[in-house]
Amino acid sequence: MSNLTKLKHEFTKSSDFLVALGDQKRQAIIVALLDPQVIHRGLQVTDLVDVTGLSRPAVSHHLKILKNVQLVDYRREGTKNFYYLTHQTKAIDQLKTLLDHVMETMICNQNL
Amino acid sequence: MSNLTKLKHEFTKSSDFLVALGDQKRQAIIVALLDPQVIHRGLQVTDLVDVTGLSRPAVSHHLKILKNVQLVDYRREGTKNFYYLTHQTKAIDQLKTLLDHVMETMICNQNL
DNA sequence: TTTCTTGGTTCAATATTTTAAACGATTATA
DNA sequence: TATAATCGTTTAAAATATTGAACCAAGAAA
Repeated sequence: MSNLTKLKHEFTKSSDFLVALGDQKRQAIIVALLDPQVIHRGLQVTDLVDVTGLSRPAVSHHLKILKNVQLVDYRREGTKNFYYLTHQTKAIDQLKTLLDHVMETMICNQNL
Repeated sequence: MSNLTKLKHEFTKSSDFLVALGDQKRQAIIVALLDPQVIHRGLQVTDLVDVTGLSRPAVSHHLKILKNVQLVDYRREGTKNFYYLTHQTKAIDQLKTLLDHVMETMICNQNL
């Protein structure tokens, strides 16, 4: 398989993740969850509603997208769902690899 | 300025770039331009129309988005516009920095 | 049990993005 | 000078994403 074909696959694999990260509302959710004060116990949906100023269904929707790319997960406590960032950095690593490959290809062929 | 505030700014700065990279049609354009055969002279809009199967206005639209995030630029030759990937890796570096900071924050606070 | 809190889902409305048709401008070619 | 090729833009349509209202379910509290 050619390098270019591999790159194409890497792009496709990172596509959902890129889209998930690009949205500013979701970025706000991620940043809220990155807070050292909350990074372990996570935040409830209602907390995120307060932080982001979005409606609950909107927050719920964005959380689902973030969960699909395995950036967040949640833990149930009674009626409350605590959302937290997964420590799984696979998607991030994948994206970093892609960026490295793109740069490599760009720079490798720069002076041919 | 707190780390979290910095992260928020980095997210915002990379937002357009993330969105630009997330779209599969634009990914196809980028991959086509990454081909060692064309990475120097670039490709005309009509070539990209053939490669992607999109209409010319659609290609033109996506090229504008890619140009806005300074991932591509073009060179005029007569009536032809040759689009090529800029060798400017600023946006990529910025995104990599952001990803590193996110991972750092995630992992640093992991065992508190 | 009844009531309240929490939060997911559905569905319709809204907003945004993407697309193509039509047009115009520029340059090359006949 | 015509004619053809290349490409950007505008505008309206189509597709997609986002949102909120309304509803339902599960668990906690009274």
